[in-house]
Amino acid sequence: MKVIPHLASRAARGKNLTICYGIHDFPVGKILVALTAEGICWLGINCTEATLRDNWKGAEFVEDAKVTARAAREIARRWPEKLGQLSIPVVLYGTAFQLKVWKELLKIKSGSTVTYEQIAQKIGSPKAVRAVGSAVGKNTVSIVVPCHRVVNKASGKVNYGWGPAVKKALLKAEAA
DNA sequence: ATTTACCGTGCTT
DNA sequence: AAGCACGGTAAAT
Repeated sequence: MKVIPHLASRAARGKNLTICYGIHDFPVGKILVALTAEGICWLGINCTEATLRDNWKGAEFVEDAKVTARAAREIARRWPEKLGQLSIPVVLYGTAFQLKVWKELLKIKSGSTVTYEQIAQKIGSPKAVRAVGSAVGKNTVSIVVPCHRVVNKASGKVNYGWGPAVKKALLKAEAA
């Protein structure tokens, strides 16, 4: 899977971007898929257009489910085992810290989980566990960048931007 | 059982 | 430009 990183703050990332989006069915809910000219930049679960717009301030939006259907179908077909073989590039806009964290998430295999603490150690900021938590929560391409595979060390607590139930469903479906 | 410390980000003032 | 709230975990009170 090709990854195209861009250094950008949340406030600046929509500038001069045209985003094409559509909503499609997925096993754990409806997914809102958004594409730039480079590749997929956003995937939200049961996500509204308002949330998309809020996350890409300054961008121009075009709804076209015909265009996004190809991407959505490929993701559904490859998930979870073969997501790494996605033909569509993954476009990441974030700060240096967020990009480090998100790239680390890409290394987590389907069926396994890691803790926020382990990510913090892997990126060389062992004390930045909370910062990792917020960076994971700001992941823009859910499912493809598997932020749902990061769990609390003390099992039992489940936190997820699209709702704990969705996270549980994703992990259950991926479990070996 | 509550409080404290650690880090990065984004929102509000 | 400064302040505040989040988010995960361990350690001290």
